[in-house]
Amino acid sequence: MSQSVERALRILPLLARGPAGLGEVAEELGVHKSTALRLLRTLHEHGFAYRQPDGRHRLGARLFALAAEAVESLDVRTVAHPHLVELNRLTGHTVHLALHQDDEVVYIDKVESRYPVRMYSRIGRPVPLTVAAVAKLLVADLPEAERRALAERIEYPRHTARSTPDAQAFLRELALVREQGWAADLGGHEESVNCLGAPVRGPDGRAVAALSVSAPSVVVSAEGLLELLPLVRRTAETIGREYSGSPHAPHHDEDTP
Amino acid sequence: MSQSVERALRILPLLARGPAGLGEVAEELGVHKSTALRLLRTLHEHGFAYRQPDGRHRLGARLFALAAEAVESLDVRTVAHPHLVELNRLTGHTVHLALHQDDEVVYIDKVESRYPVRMYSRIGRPVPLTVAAVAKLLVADLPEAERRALAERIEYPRHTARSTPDAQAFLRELALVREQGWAADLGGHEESVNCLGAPVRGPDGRAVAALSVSAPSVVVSAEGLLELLPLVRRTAETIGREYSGSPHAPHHDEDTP
DNA sequence: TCCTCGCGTTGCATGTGCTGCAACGCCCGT
DNA sequence: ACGGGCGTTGCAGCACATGCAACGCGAGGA
Repeated sequence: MSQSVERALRILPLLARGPAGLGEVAEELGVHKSTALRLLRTLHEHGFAYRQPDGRHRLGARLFALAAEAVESLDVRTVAHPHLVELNRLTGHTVHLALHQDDEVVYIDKVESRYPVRMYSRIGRPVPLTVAAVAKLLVADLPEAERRALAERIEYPRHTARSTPDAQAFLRELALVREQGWAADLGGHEESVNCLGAPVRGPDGRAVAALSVSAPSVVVSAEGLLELLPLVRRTAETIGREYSGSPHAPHHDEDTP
Repeated sequence: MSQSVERALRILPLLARGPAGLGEVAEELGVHKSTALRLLRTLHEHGFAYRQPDGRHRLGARLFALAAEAVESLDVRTVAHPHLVELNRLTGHTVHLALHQDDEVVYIDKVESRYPVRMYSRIGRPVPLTVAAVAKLLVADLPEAERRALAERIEYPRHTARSTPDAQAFLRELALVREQGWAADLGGHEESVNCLGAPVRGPDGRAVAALSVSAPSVVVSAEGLLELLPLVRRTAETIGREYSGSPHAPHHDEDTP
């Protein structure tokens, strides 16, 4: 829609991969160096890019700050976090919290067993829609029409032999998930990893988020993991209740103070 | 430099504060609604903004993903993290890792005592240059000229009675920090919080990062905290050594695969 | 039920601001 | 000393972003 903005935005993922010189950027964008320079300068002025001592460009701190601020303002996360930690403490497994945006499902929080803070690693990355437990939960909760449309639109990569193969199977799976109120991913994403998830419901009964526990099958069998179901569901419900009857500050979106 | 890009970038922090409607965005930017619409669309196409079911706009997942990717590619962080966790385990205090960018010093990692993952809260936010231990360390390491220029350029907010008051005092403090090879912030940022930091040095001896432990004075006295100095310095040195003699993959910046 | 208001959306003419070019300065390697 | 690579600047032309005005739509009120 907007050429220059488009180009500027294309620079960001490029820099995310590692520092890059002006020439590289220009070539990658297919524009003249001077153009790239001006775009980078604009990014720079706003703190989205940063010029290393050696002259190469990196992503700037502003981006981290923004991402952090945005993630915080997703208030489900705030409410949920302590419960995720508790769930992690009780089970010892990795715990995820995910959200639905556009055609994507994204992790917005993660508590890992051994190194708790490694969470950054995946946060923000889209999760495979067709296999992940949290994704199935969130998609299953969409209105019929949207769900169908989405199912037709997306692709069905075969991560493993157990991955959902096509739209039809996916819709069947979603129906099941809807009915039972929880979801599992038994080796559908990575052969030897099982997940178990439950939806976090808002005041109107719609799923605002979903959480899951994941464990490699060498640690717990699928059956063993399923024993956690009551705990997982209870946790999700608790979060939902707390989120709905929020006696906290709702947002912070006053306009004119 | 580039008007439309500039406007687009101004939208992002705006959305970070919470969801906003088209009108709001347009007014805030001082542009016509249609203009704002097109900018938002461009942001949307690239996943930087996202349209909520209710029509209001939020920051999109792409931003989180980028920030995560970028933070990961800061390889000091990767090397340092386990050591930060260990330092946290040994001391029980909050541990920070910070980096210098432009005129800012930014936290890029944080391990908090009780809820390890609350780290997100501050990561990316610029730290007060004149008081924080990590900031003093990083600035102290700059070449003389730059250090002076910086000292003249920045402001000296009085967070507490102990905050560094002016450029002169700051430069004195920096000289001290340079000489002793470590830095402290005794109530300079928040009255009752003390910090103790040490520089992480790269292969060329220059500080590539700095780490610090922070503790409220009600938990440990300033003297008590200073007893941790050997441990803190040793940790910083270990990280520096590991970072310098990196037998790891250096970056991942191949261009044409 | 109909009217009205607010909000997001679209097509179009205008001129602004972005673009690419070419030339320059600078640093580094040979 | 010289050449090549890289970032930078001024400039002229025109693409492209902009603002305007008109439309569609849904919500709320009479």
